[in-house]
Amino acid sequence: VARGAGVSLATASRVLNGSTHPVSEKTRERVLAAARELDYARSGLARALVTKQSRIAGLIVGDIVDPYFAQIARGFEDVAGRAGYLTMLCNADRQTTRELSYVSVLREYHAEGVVFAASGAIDDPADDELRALVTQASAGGMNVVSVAPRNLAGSTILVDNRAAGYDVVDYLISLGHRRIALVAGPAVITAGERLDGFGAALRDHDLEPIVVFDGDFSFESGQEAAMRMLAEPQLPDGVACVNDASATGVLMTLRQARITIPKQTSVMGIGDTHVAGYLQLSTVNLASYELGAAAARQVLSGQHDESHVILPHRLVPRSTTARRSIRSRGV
Amino acid sequence: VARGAGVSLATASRVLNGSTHPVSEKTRERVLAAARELDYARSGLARALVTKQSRIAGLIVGDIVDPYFAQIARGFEDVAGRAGYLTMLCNADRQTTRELSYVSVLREYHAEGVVFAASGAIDDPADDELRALVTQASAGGMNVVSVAPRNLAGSTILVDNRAAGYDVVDYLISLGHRRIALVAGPAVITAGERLDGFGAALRDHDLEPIVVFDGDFSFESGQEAAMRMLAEPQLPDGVACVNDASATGVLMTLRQARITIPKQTSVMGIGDTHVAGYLQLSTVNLASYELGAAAARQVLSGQHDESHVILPHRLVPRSTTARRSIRSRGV
DNA sequence: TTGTAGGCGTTATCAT
DNA sequence: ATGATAACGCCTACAA
Repeated sequence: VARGAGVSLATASRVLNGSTHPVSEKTRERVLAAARELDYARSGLARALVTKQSRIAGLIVGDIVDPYFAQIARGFEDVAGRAGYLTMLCNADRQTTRELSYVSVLREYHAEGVVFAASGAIDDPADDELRALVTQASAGGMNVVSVAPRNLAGSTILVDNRAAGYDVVDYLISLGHRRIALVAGPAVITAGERLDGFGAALRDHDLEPIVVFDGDFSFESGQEAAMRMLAEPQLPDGVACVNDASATGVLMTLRQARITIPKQTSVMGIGDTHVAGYLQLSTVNLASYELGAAAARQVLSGQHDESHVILPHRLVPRSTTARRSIRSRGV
Repeated sequence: VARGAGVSLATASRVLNGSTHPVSEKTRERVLAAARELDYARSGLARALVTKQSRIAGLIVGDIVDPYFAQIARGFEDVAGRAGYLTMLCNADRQTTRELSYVSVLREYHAEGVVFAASGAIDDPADDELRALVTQASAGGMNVVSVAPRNLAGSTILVDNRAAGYDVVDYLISLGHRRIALVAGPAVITAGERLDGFGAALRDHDLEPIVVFDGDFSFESGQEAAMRMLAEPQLPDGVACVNDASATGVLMTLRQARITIPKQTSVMGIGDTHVAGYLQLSTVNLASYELGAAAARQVLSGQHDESHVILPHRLVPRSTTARRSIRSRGV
């Protein structure tokens, strides 16, 4: 390329990249000029092929539209991008088979790392296959890190979902609430852990949930749960939801039914996504941005260790929770 | 690779990819077996190098956390991913210089296409430089498509932001509102166009905005605007915001100040992001998912045309707007 | 300081 | 039906 332009040859390589190899000012100038002339762009592909450093990293999320994943993605891309890495965005939609194919493609492109941001499904038949593939990929030099509970090779950077759940219900109880309803999530590990946490806090106070509604992390499932609550003769004192979106669903539909939150019942979510801030929803902050950023740092480090770190979470009390007062029961 | 394993040579290539070239069952078996043995993974990089088809596409957004961009990303990745393409996520944060470097990197990786999802800044000094680089990249075979107003080479897939703005205010007026306040956005083209639309609708009815507040697309800027409104002796009949987040800001702080929406004043946003649905915010749907999907199709098509298509938008009246009634003026 | 040569993993062309 | 061989664009010794 630049060889024909200038007069020198593959020495051009030395100047076009930061080689420590000595090169005279003159030739450097000539090469640079020629490169500009032909608007030369070096090929990351070819370079990757020979250096074994693709500077490509994959990020597999459930759904980038979910603010939780978006935050992780943002954190990840911020540090990866700054380091000159390209991040491959993959929406797996909670389907392990899709993750499977993404990992394959990532491997074809010699991605230096993959991070799994989505929680694993409970009792997933394809899980063994994924685990095998990931182990293989890992052995092949790919740095794999999970930022959600998965049974995969590689390091993990997690948040204590069970403790987060515990804190929610514990807080509700500390507010004087006793009749607590739970809104569950889909059949993925994180949702299960949060629900476990809810239950553990309840048990520690010799309580039981008055009811646990099905859910799937969606706003709509929150709405539905709220509908069910409204059909009962008596409202719960407080309702703990596995995530902010579903909490928003119950919050909005309860309000729509003229229930005063938090006066009549307290509502909490988990995640501290933007909406939570908008709605003044009490929740627990899960450091999702930091999860992504830390994952990127781990990938960039090149360390193939099996490290496991837990990032702190933090209860964020806002305006959808209040101390229990003497209040009218029932709708 | 598989050559040493089996006994044949680069004929292995023919079986490892869907070659039309005939190959006997026997050898095919042998190659496949050997490949499995060494858990062979073909190299997309090397393939890209020779075929000139990287199957890599770049998506440059402002901020993936913004639901508007997240939707676009989702649409894009859905179709690109299905077609076996890898999508490179780039957060430019409204900084043209960052877009610049992303385009460079994308070029290094022989990305087959780039899509610019973020609107261009008004009077951006780095714009010329970007335009030059993009033209160069385009000439170099990269398919560039913009899904927001930019002065770049390549095709565009847009939504009529001005019309969207027009529709908002027109709807407000049709509801009987006359004293209309506007919340502006940052110095980017889309925000300007939407504001223009607001103004045009007003003018068409011989009206003027009673006030236009500064803003930057953020929830906080909406809050601030609402604060200002509350400081005035009289509230507007309706307020039109350039996007949902800022509309949410005014909605929530007005409500917090015990203003009944939509009874006392109507509030509208633009975008129809998830929050809008949650809050029953009246807005206009911008088909952002489809924007991303269409962009991906354009990139995959390989067509290097300078096509320009406009996707339809749609007014979505919800519960933050109502016909003007005889109501108490002033706070 | 600069040039030569080999190879990274593929595909494509041409023989066999 | 299968085997050589030449690129693709780059890096890295090693030689000059």
